Amino acid sequence: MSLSSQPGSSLHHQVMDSLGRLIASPEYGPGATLPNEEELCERLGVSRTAVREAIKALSAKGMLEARPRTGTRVRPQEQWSLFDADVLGWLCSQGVDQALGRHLMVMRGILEPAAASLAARMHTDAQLQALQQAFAAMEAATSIDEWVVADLAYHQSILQATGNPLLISLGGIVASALESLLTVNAQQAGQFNDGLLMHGKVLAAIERRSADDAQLWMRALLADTIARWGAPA
Amino acid sequence: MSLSSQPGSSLHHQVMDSLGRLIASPEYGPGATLPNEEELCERLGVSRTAVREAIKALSAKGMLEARPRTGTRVRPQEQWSLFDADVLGWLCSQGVDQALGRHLMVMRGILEPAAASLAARMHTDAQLQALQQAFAAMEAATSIDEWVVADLAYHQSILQATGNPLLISLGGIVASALESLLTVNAQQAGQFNDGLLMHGKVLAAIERRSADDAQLWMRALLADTIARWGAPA
DNA sequence: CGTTTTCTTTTGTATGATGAATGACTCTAT
DNA sequence: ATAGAGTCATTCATCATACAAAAGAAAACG
Repeated sequence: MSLSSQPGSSLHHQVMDSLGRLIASPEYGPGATLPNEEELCERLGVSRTAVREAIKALSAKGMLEARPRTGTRVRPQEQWSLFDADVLGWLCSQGVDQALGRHLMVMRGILEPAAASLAARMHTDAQLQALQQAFAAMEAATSIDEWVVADLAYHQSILQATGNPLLISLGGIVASALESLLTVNAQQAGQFNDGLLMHGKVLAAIERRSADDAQLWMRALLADTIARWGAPA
Repeated sequence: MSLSSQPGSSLHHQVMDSLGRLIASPEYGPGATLPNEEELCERLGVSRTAVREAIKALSAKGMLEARPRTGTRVRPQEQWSLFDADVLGWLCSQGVDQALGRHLMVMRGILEPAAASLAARMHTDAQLQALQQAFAAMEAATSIDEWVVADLAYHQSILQATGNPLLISLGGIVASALESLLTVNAQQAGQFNDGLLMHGKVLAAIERRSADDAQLWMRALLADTIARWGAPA
């Protein structure tokens, strides 16, 4: 329980991050009660103000519930804002819960093919252009880092092309959470652009507004991705 | 900008609710800056502590960003935690943005058939039992209110049966947001259980673990739902 | 005119005091 | 001994105040 003191920025933000990470860790099961404010202040070496604001932020994310006399307790996970970037980050950062990765991949398998189908039907010229540009960046990638960045941009562009802000937000969160889980596993370089072919197929289908093809190729792409890191299905 | 003082509970929670509703309203576009803390205190008649904690909570939901000297400004909507129950509630509560309803329905159209398919494959005995019970409650419903409650429970049971906590959380949020939008539209009673047949079909498909049938019937069910309130597609 | 310095506004952090809620305890009466 | 009522202590909630730090704006300076 120490402040990560990095650049997160403000103090209460650092406290929130520390506590968030702590709460998401397996040692703090649901229903566990946090130390009282005074003790948290001592342990973290900050004022009650900072601790309090951090607790308010975590409460806003559904992770905590504070009551007088009873103390501040961890709420059951099903009530957390699981699709909050911070919450998902804390869950992913530590012990790579194998189950979480599987569940995320299932979500992606649901969302992205549907998004590709929608994008094929709904995209505007500008959105298509952005997608083509992202694909070009993938083709041009020479390092693993470049490829990861371009890959994220590609998938994000497809989401954008659906025109559905909910889908854009959600897909982006799921994808980046998965990305953060995968980079830990340090996949091999060298053949990193094997999937380029299928990315091109999806793009082509979207270009000709073929919703079904876009969906099918996206499914194939994801299946390939799963196969590439050990099929935890 | 007045406190709803009702039940929300704690003061900062009420302030958060007031500000959240305000920020979500169309008059506060992205980039707009809030009045400074002192003025907010005056207007709301509370101490700086309460205002600050409310702002911290809203920042945690991605809606605000506070900086010294610059003030506290509203972040662009795409950075909000759209799948937070509060945020979605604030968006739904006011001017029933027609677009939001459409986007939510699209999400539901993506999630629920996939959930039905998964549920057919993954459900346990206990989960199936809960689903059967929920269906029985729908059959027994005699008032519109009873039926809405039972319907929500039915769909929630299907989500539970997928065993995917992410899907459970997400589907639940989307469904309840839609429900809150629909109840405003006060759909007709009388024929409220026309959809019972299809609910039964989905259940039957899940019972015999037929993933494809479950998915197809769920699609039909949702199409019927859309048709019933004016097909905003 | 461009650069640097100073200033001023706004949020960030700390501290102390008081209020309110509520579980735990005690004390009584039966 | 037990049930109930009343008291108490602990913890969070709220308020008020003071000072620090950041960052744009304005002024001073070369």
